[in-house]
Amino acid sequence: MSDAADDAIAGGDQRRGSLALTIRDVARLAGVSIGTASKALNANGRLSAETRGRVLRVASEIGYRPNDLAQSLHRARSMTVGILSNDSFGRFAFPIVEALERRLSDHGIAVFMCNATDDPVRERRHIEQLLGKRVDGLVVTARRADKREPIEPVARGLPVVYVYSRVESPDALCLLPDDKGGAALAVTHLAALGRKRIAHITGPERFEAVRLREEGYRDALARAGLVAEAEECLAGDWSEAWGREATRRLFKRRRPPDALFCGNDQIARGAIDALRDLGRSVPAEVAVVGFDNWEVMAKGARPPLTSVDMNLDALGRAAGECLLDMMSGRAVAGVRRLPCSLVVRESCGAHARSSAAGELNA
Amino acid sequence: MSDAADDAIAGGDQRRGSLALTIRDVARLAGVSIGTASKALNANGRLSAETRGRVLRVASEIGYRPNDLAQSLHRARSMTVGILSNDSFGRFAFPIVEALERRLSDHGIAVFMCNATDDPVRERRHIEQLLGKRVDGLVVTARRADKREPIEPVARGLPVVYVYSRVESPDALCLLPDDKGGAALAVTHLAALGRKRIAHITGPERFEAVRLREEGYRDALARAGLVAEAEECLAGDWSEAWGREATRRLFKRRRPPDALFCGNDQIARGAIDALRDLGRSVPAEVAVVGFDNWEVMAKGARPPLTSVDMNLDALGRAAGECLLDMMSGRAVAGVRRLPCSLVVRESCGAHARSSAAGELNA
DNA sequence: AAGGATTGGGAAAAGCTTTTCTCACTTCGA
DNA sequence: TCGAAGTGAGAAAAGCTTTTCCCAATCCTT
Repeated sequence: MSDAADDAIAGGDQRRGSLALTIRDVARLAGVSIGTASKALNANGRLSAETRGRVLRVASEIGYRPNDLAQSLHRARSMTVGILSNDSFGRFAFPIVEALERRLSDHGIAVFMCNATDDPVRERRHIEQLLGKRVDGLVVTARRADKREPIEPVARGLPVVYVYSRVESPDALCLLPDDKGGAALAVTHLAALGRKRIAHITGPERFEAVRLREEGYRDALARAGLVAEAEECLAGDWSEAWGREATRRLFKRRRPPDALFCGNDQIARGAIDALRDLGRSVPAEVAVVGFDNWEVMAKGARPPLTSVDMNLDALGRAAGECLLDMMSGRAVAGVRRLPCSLVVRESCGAHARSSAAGELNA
Repeated sequence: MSDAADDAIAGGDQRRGSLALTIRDVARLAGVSIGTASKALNANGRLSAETRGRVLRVASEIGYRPNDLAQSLHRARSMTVGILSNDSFGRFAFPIVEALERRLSDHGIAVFMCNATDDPVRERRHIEQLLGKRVDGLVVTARRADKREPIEPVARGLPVVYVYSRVESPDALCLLPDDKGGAALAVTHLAALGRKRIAHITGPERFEAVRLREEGYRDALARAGLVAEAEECLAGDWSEAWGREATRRLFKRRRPPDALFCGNDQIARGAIDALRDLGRSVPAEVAVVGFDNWEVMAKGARPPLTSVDMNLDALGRAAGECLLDMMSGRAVAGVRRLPCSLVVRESCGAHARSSAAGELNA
């Protein structure tokens, strides 16, 4: 640090307890007024090159950094947004939030993280706090949305994006993965590989995602001309145990399936384990496809699991994009479903030509 | 909303584009000066009960909320902290961050989330941004700390807590799980159950955690008098595949182990799968204990996996506590290691009396 | 009833920037 | 050489709170 910096700290307004340097310090050290210093720093007004240079030099020497609080107060834009989650930012919310944060931080926007964990009181408190901090926008994400939560009664005019979460209000913007399309992708792929009897093992029916994936499954079967002989759908919970159980059940029947499309990767893993126990080889006898493309799960399976990827990061990026749009005044609303992809590994029996990059887009 | 609120919005300073109500609005509607309104809202000065009541009533009617930006500017305390992560807030950072956020939000402190993903440029930018926002503190968390990152050259006097991450500087505060103790906990437990030949399958040696857990393993063996006959330590990577591979290797030998202590839950899962393939029953013939207590992994295993829990939420809470301490002026420094617990399930062969709540503390 | 004490409320500054307006000084042309 | 045009920099207000200081009015005491 230079002498100037020491001066700025030692001399001058010693009384001010704050350790942060202000534009006053810059101005004083550069021998100009505060307004002039501001203009120099913001490349704004009409200044001589010499003055501008001097101010900038001083500023960088003492490591001056403008106080965002004051700037925000002045501009009535805080350059912050809040993210409200219930998932405890778990496996699903997180990739979204991460992509979102990245997108926004590229625009100089910082992100407040708030975790309400399904406690309405905490949620309310968080919203109050965010409003107090004058956030420029709000993102709401939820756990694997079972039932849609009511829209927040937030201040009018505040941009809100719901991502991986759904509300009824027609003027709200909801960003969701295309569960139906993702399921169809998987089933169509299996059918194209010659599988005839494709069963579906999935999670609790109360999840909208479960219902949509089931729809996609049925549609794709119909389109492949497989309905009559194949349709078979078992709903349970999201666990490996259920995957094993359901598989055992299916293979007790007279005509067991030659492919399993599972509602998530844990179920798929359970299914693969059960098939191994039953002496059925995967993928030769039975092909298996999962959902979520949860890497540790999918890659750890034997054989590695083909799975539908919800492209959560794309969802997060899109949320960021929409929020930026709304913040700059454009109105966006409605429900948007973003495409899933299929990540092909070995469990489905496709010749994994490019096993690493083998992605089919919806 | 009441008439007063409509007045506040429709009448008065219409020119001001901002939609947020200010203390001016409250004052005007209550027929008092701004200062008086402030005093009423903060229960501060000497006011008649009647005036105070009137101001409060108006404020609540129009839904007034003080502008934290202005408050922060005035108080020179922003009531915000930044969390910097490299883990992409993955599986490890997240429980910590969540507990931390909860702890701090109870004190009215909001949390900026910044993800640097090991990019030093992004990290620097984030720090700059946080300093601009005048955060009152900083928390740094890292991925499963392989090598310790250098300390940040942050503004002097800004409280910083490193959690699940380690730096060399002696006046830094680092909060870490007690890997060594956790490992000892597992091994001691196995020894107490009568296992004699306990092998250790673990991750890459470059991780400090790997070295510490190995130390704990050796110490516990020594304390149990098992050194000569048992010591066996295989380092590989953190995957299920490695768990399977290492297990196969161990069971090709003349005298295979009767227990496996694994460096994480994925390795443990691989080990269990390999044992099943080899026809060795778990836990009857071989006991298995993992590390991390990653619920989906541990509960999905067959049998459910006994595992060491790093109590990441306690770590997060402690980080919050320390940060609050530092923010209120107390100096804290040094490396603190918080105890792990052992979560007993079935894979270790303990009579799982209370299988759900069976926790041994370090 | 008059002086002092108390009470209730207002005015203003401070906290840090940005921006607009104004002013003094230079330069150029006539 | 004088007036006009132009250039560079400062003063001040605004943005929203909080807090200190002060003043006017009321009350009590003697």
